[in-house]
Amino acid sequence: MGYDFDRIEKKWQKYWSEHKTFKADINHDKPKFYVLDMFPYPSGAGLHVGHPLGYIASDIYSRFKRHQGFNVLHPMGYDAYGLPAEQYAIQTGTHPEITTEKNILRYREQLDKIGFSFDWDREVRTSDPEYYRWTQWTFIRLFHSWYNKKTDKAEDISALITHFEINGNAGLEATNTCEEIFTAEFWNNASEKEQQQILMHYRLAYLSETMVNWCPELGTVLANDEVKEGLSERGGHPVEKKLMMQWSLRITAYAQRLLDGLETVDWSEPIKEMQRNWIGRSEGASVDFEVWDGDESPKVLPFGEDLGGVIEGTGNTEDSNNENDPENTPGYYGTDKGAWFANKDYVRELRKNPTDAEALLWENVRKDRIGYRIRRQHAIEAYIVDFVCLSKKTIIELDGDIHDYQAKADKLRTETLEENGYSIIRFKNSDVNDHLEEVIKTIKTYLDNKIVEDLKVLLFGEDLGGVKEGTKTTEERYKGDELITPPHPSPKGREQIIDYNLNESTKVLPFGEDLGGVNEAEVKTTDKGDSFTPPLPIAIWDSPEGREQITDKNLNESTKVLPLGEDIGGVNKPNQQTQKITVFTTRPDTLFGATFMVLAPEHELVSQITSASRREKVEAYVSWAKNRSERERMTEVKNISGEFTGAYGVNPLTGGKLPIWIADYVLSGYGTGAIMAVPGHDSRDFAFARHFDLPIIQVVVKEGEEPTDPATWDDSIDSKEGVMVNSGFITGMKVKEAIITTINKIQEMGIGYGTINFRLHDAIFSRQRYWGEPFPIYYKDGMPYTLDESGLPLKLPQVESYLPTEQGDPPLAALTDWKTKEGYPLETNTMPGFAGSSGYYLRYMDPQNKEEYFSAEANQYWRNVDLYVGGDEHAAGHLIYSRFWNKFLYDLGMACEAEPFKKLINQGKIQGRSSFVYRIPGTNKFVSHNLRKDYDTQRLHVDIDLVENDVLNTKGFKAWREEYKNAEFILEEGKYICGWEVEKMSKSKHNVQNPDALIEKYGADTLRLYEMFLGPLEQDKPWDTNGIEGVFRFLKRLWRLYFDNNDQLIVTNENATKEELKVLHKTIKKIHEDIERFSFNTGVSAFMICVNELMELNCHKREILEPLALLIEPYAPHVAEELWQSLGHTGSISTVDFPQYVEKYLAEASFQYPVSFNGKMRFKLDLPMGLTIAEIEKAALESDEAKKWMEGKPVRKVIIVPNRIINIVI
RNA sequence: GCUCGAGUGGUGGAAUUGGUAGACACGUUGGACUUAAAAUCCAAUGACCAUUGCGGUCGUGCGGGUUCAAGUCCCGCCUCGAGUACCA
Repeated sequence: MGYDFDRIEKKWQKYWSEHKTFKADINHDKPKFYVLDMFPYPSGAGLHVGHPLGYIASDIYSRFKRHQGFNVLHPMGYDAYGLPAEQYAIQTGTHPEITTEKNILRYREQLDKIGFSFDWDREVRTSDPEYYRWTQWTFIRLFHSWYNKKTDKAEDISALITHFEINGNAGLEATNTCEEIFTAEFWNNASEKEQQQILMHYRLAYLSETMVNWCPELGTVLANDEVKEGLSERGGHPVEKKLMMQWSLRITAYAQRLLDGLETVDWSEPIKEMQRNWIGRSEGASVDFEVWDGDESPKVLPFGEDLGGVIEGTGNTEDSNNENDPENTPGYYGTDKGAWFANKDYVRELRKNPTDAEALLWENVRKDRIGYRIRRQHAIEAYIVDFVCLSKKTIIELDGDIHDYQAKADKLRTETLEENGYSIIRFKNSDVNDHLEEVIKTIKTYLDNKIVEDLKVLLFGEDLGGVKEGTKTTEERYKGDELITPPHPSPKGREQIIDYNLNESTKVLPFGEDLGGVNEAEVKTTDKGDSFTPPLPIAIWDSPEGREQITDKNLNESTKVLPLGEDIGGVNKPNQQTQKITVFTTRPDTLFGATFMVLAPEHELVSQITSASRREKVEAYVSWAKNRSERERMTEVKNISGEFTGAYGVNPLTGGKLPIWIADYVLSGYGTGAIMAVPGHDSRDFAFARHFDLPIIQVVVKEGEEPTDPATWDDSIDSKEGVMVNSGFITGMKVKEAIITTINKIQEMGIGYGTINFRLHDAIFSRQRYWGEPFPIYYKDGMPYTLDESGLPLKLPQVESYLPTEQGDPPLAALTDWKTKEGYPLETNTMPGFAGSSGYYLRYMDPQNKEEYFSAEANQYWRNVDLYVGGDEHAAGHLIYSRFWNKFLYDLGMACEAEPFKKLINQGKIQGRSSFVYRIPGTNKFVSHNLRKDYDTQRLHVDIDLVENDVLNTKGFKAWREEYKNAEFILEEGKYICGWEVEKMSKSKHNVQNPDALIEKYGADTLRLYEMFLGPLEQDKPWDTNGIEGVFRFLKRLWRLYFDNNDQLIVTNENATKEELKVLHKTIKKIHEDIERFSFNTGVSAFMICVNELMELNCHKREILEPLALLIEPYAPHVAEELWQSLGHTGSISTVDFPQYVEKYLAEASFQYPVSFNGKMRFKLDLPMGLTIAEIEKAALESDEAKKWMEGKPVRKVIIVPNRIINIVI
């Protein structure tokens, strides 16, 4: 009979099941160990050999830990919601639950056959109402939570409401999408619905209209990680971007913690790296660029350039190319042609020679440095003055030589300003440069002594000329549906001032200056100070997901969050007096190299800034871009496209005018959807600039090199490291220093701030599907409310059809009674696949608990997963979502560990090994692999079950398919040899290896050993059945150490020899080490070596074989149990102490030294242990072999590593 | 493009800290047992040269380097795989 695996395995599987051998209960006397497999989606195809690979590894580890005295939690369950069952339901009408149940039974049957030590009493299924009630429960908690950045954790929404009641949303640091600042008064007077709308911007589970991945084929929205290369992960269907009302989880609130947590877990570096990439943290700056308020202004003035000659940047646009056309050319700044011509030379001059004096002075007087608040480049009446102290009505002007010929104009200006109560003090540039301290002293003294009669302080937006522009526009803003359109192309009062002023002086701003005190914070203060309460609906602005601000001001994003059924209703964005474009850049140091700007076609400002003459083209481009599928956009990345809007931005540091383009290489979903283009140092910007003939400036050089002419470049210049050139106040600095300096500068200027941007988006949480968890949400007055927790679970109802309704709503929408008791409609979307899998490891700790998710006691005991095994396909999805889920529950005080999975092992994929036959086309003749070159053949996949060791079973092949019934074969040496190749395992390639067939032939223990023997666990490897015989042979040999050919136990009680003990303990040591480091393949080798050596020693001694049975139990549990019982033990072997390695048995009397000459091994020398180095050297040099190799040459050096090597250098 | 990983016999792979490259297994070849087959056991098996015997040369993707000594460390490439992709 011999090794009868079939009998043994069935016997022990039954025993384990009946005795609940692997049931784990809280036991405070034992240390816990939690081993978890990523639970499977039970597909209709059942398991193939790739699936159990990780389960076998984790099972070995679990069993090993039990032998070491740990209380091991090793559960298994099913991720039962999934698209395939629902697709099947749509096709056949079979309820997905039935399909799923059937598949689970099949999975269970297959799993049982492999002999896993799961505690099946803890099985969970995500589709079980008793399970998903806790998924729903968590969702309710998320809905009622917000993220407090001050405490850096999620908190109950009630605390937020209290804050609103007392302070409005001022002084709050919360992750949110609420753009508006509101007062307590406003909050307290708001209706419930209005309050709910506001709260929606703070909830961790929220409803919003966002750009989603819509898959028409699947009829549902998908999360980012469910889309691969523009196609759905399941099914490979095209995905498009669509604006839809969706539930999302505010996972972005946790971005930094998710990133930081990676440092505390023991995961493979590639997976951590993938998560880091997915979270995508980049440090940089948010910078505001004002929009140049003038139509059709063609001048591009990057730093250092002048206006002469060819008009740059718009070479491809006809209407700006003709300077001689009086209709076109002078229209630069809107209305006043004369002013432009009068000033243009002056402007050119100024741009060529920016003064440093102003910057220098500013450095010394800015903020309150001299005891007075000084502002610079401030708009006073129609003029921009260099510096002003508003409280003292004092203007400080700097005049270089350059100004001198402007004396007349300045005189006029002086008069105008003085009429308004201002006094002006003037300094020469040279005064500032040479006698700075004196200048400052003079200013201070002047201010100290000046008495201002009217102490009215001019707030920004006010001027002295009567009309309070800023306030007016604020009122207009909320007047109603209609905006009052001013006659001037620029709709905003403040910009008119700037505009006028530019006409007047067209001043080039020195470095570090801005165009006139645009200061967001002050504007807001003004609004608040007026205690002006805008009528509702207020505009609430959604920031792009993933955007994280260091400072809590500024949120100027595009997507509106609106409750269902609500419309935007003509609300206009507040604070638009200044049209500005905010960009995110990781390289603020290259600001001086920015020569144009690009907006995403979807950017909200596009329609507002586009000039009349460009409108048609721009609109055509926007609609073209909108109608492209994601996939098209991605595959056509190399094609450069874009359109000039006709508008210009102002470089805040150089004052240079940057043409604003739209192009789809700028993504609306990242950063602010707008960029400053630095073609000199960004390859995409470079390509774009070349394509549209836009200027390129070099601002970084490698240290020690000289700048070169960008016209000669083939690509942008790498600028990660180097020294700044052409960059004003940062010229000469190294990149790192320049970044910091620039951020400080723009922060001072109030036009930006250092910030961190995350690529991570909030997780879109609704699916327009039937087969998923229903949301515990109902709608009242169009706003979502959560069901009472006592009403959970909200069970998934039966439906007639699994298809969307005719209106395109989810299947649940077809139900007329999908309502609460009170008659409120319930949410008709369902939750996505990752909902149920995000917290299942916690439920396993206490799976039967009817009162709560899991008890505190269970959580305190089991804590988190010590070893998590699964595929790396979940790196960006499940592993992020469940970490988020856990951190949220951690914030609630429920989960006691901040990270759910301490150690993660990713098993590699098992690829298929396809076999091929070679047919002569048009015939039914098949040529053996090595003869195929002599024929013209076509390669066809053949079922791997018909092939053994690459030899085709020709009879089987003929029977395989009707068309091959009369196949003829051209054989080599009497055999038909098949070709082979490693491919993905798939039905169509006929290379799927089903474990059941192997278990039937060789048994589960062989399968377990062989899957491990195949290669390193974490590596991808092809499945090849050829080697399985060797493992099977090994088990049969093992058996024969214990039994003779007549099945008689031949184990003796004789004392083991030194040799035998050495073999055993060598193996104990090796197995122990290999399991600890998850090197299961070398473990199997060690067993083989052990058995081979014991065979050779003809050892049948209990002293050796009893520990050996224990040792192999984790790998081959069935045979181990059987041997253990045969040796006279009762009960399971599974918790018996693991054999201990005893070092003394490995002690050797001698060591065989490899002796090398100049590093090349030449011969071996057996020397006793314990010799001194000198003795070893002497013995080595005096040996006959050594003399032969030395050939009488002198020995230069001898290296001896005791018990390792002898190397003789000659 | 970027990030990560990997390249070792005919095949899967081993070499854990720089110290005998190719453990273990498959396959192949030869042999034993058998009427025969299966099963089992024994031997050989990196390539090349030599072979009467002793033996020798080369060899871990390629090219350099460090070292007494490199599959292992460093520099520069090549190829394959995975992830990600106009992410500013």
